[in-house]
Amino acid sequence: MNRVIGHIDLDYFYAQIEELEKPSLKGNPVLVCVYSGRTEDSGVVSTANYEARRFGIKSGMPIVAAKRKLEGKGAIFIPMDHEKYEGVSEMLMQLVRARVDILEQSGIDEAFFDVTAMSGGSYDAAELIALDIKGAILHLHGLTSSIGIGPNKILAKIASDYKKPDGLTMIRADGVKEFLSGLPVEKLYGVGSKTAKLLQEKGIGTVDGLAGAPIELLEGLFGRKTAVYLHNASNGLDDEPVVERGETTQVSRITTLKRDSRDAVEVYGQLAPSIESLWKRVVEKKLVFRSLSIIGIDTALSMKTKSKTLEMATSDLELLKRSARTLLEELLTSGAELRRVGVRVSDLIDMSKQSSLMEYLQPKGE
DNA sequence: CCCTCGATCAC
DNA sequence: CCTCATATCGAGGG
Repeated sequence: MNRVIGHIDLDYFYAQIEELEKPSLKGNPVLVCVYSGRTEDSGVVSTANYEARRFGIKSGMPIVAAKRKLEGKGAIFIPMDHEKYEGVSEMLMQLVRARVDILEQSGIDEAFFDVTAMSGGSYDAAELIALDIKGAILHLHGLTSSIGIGPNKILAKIASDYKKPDGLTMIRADGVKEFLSGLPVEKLYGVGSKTAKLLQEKGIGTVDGLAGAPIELLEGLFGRKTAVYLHNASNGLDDEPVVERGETTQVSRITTLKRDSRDAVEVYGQLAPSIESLWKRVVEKKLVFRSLSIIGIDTALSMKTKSKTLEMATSDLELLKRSARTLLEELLTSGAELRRVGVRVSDLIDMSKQSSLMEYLQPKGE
């Protein structure tokens, strides 16, 4: 049977939650911000409501730049409260999960879903399911969302972005060609600014152009896998299944230094709380890790990493601290002056799911 | 096959 | 003036 796939996106999620909690905010520009703590207003805008977007506010914009644009407009700046949004997200995802065949959460505020079985392959039936989901989110929780429905994940994702906020866009099998024609390549999931620039240099700016490009050309630019992906995607083809997300495979924390530094003592001092926070998360989720990395972002904003894999998986805090310290020193020997520093653990094993000690000791011994 | 590292994407 | 976190790919060395 032909698949019927959806993508749901909660509208201006963080800012909408703040409006819900405090209705007096509505009608004003509302900006949820990540404050880096380096100076009073250093940091960026995470999410802005549509009143703010009307004045040209975008995600990722420096807070100071946003303030300049919004002077005298009654704008409200709110620091991000990730735990609060996480809680709301969990409730909403459960609501959606109960109304679809398979749900694949792909971010705090978005998810793919498969309704092939439930709709019997009918787009009309799928449209009713989408309306029900939107209605439930609105009437039970007071939030608007946008949904796209199409024959695969790529088209569903483009569709959900097509009309926002509070949109519902259907791309039926016979409408795929028309929908894709003329779209800029950046609209395709997986095509960001770097990829778009490389394509542009080859004279490819639209999905149609990409669809007609020789696959060898793409392979030379991006490698085999990405080339095949881009070729298929631009032709409206995508077989990626919707799958419920498994366990997380890495945990990281990153922070901005009070001032740029290349001094190991100073940098480690400011990294330590991130290490503690990451460790808490790892223990809370009953995980052990086998690899760890130090992440540095230098004053030119380019990223450097150092990592190592341990003999045995562990969740030992002292070992984590010692190893992080060593990796940090290695990273700093390059002489780079850092602006931000972070830590990451990966190769995670979920200890709560290990049925026996032997399974943990011999994870490859199937 | 394993490990490390950088690049890219997108949240 | 430039946050934070996760996942994936590919190259290169062993």
